[in-house]
Amino acid sequence: MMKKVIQKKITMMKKVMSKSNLKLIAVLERTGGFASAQELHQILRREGDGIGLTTVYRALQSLVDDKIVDLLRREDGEAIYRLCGETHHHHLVCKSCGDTVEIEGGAIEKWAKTMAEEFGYRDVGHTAEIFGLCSKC
Amino acid sequence: MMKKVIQKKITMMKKVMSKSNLKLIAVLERTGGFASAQELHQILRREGDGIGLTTVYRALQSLVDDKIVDLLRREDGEAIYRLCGETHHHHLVCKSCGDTVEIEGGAIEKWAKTMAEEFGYRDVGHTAEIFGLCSKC
DNA sequence: GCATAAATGGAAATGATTTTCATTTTCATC
DNA sequence: GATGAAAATGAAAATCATTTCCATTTATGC
Repeated sequence: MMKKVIQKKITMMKKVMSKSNLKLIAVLERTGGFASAQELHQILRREGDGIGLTTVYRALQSLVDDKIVDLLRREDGEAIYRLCGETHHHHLVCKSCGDTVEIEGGAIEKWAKTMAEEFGYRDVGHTAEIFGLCSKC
Repeated sequence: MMKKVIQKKITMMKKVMSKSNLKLIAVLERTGGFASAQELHQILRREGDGIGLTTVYRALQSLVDDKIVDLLRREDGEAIYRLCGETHHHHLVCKSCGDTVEIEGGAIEKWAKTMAEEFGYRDVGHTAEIFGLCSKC
């Protein structure tokens, strides 16, 4: 089932999504966590969808542009994608099993803002992730 | 001139560095900020050094392993390297000119620790960088 | 129906990074 | 100084994610 947020965004933008975009959203929703373009492509293929890798990349790109999915990087530099939640948040990721917890980063927002001001930087964004071993691993 | 920190580390480890490692440290020191392996290779070549790209990658890898250089990622996923400072710190990076400021992240350390505890994660590390436009850009 | 634009996918191109492997250098020991 | 093992080096090939090209298919307005 489609998240309300996403639904709202789709409506707001009055932009019809291509089939591929919708498929990608569906998979990302089903899987929950982060996944790379290659992985998403494999999942779809495994399910019998003949979608092309090119299309997967294109769809993900457009979803990122529309702020519908988050893009971040694995340690090896590979891009990984995830549906955006309602609010800006950060992640606590298990480096063994990949399990992810969404966490609040109020302290980070403040820190980023303060630092940017102090050094005269404008238009700032930030990344902050925590990696460790979850209780199961 | 070689930073004291680095000198100390080299001594502490009682490990002789290969020429390439030293060359890379020297360039990183001279350039100051972050640079990719490809860029570092070009710089060395431009200066008449016939060092091979493979060696550059190997040297950087070993310096990262020894905690002498930091490795992080540009937005496109390319790896960029920089000499580690004395203490654990974070960066404020200009997304236009690449200018970098080292900043303290006391708030971040605390945040990471709290979150890890709350969700039962052990052995955690974290990344936190701020990207924006510096005053010149 | 028809024309035009958008979407799609396969293959080739790109670009960073890693691997392979043969050669060279270093260095301790004779 | 000669020698042999281990470490360092680099060119070329292999890998792998990502992008580009381009021809084909599909959706849409008229």
